[in-house]
Amino acid sequence: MKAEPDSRIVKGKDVKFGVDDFEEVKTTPWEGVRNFEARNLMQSMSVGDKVLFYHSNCKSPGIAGFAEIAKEAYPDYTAWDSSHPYFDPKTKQDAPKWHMVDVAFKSRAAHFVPLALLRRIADSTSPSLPAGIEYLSHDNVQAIKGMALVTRGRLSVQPVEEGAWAAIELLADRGGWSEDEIGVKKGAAAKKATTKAAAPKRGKKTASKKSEKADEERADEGEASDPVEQEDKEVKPKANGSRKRKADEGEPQETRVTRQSTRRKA
DNA sequence: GCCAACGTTGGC
DNA sequence: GCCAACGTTGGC
Repeated sequence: MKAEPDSRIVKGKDVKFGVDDFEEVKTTPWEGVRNFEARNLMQSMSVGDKVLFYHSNCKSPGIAGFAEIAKEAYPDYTAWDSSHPYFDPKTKQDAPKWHMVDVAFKSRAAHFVPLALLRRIADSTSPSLPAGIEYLSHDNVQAIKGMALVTRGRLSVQPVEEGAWAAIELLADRGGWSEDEIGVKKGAAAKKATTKAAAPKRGKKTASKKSEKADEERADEGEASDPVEQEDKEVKPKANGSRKRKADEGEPQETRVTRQSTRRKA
């Protein structure tokens, strides 16, 4: 699940929410996801499901911590708050379109796992893994190669396979790589504490913010956008052909509208 | 700030 | 249903 650790003002409010903020608030509603695929994923989550906390849209994107689902999906009330950064004018009071889950902070990654490292691993052919992480098994490497984070990046909420989880956990616990070799910029990751707490933001990314729309709905609502985030769009049935994936929405629940076809998500 | 990837919109 | 224009995400 992605969040933005850097300040970004949306509708007059800062949507920043990094691992420091998360550690401070302990548990937070993952509001602001306005992407059907991401939303569907959240609707399929159960209490206790494990979560990788990712820093997005920042100098050093990567996995900063671990968390778990504390409450199953319920309507995202921020969609009805016109003053909220994630307000969605199209969502009707009697028909919640967006949902969120509560996520509880578990721990910080002992070693921040940079996206750059994961990409390096994914691109490497066996013999050329970056120095210092020889402890990764072939399976670990294969699992990383298949991560949605690497193969498609934009979704703010993505599924993580068991193997990938194990590989990330290993990297976070043991570290060993050289940031210089990986080409990481620095900056982010390390900070710690500080911050604010309170109102997180998230979204993001992907979902969060943005995106969204897709499908789903369509029909209904219409949606659109609002200023705030983006979002909007509506969906409509469209389908376009091109692309493939689309969001899919899926369906799950709600969904209203029709969904359409396509799919996506990771 | 640039820009590539990619999804959406909407005309035809 | 195809496809070009356009908007967004988000790494770099």
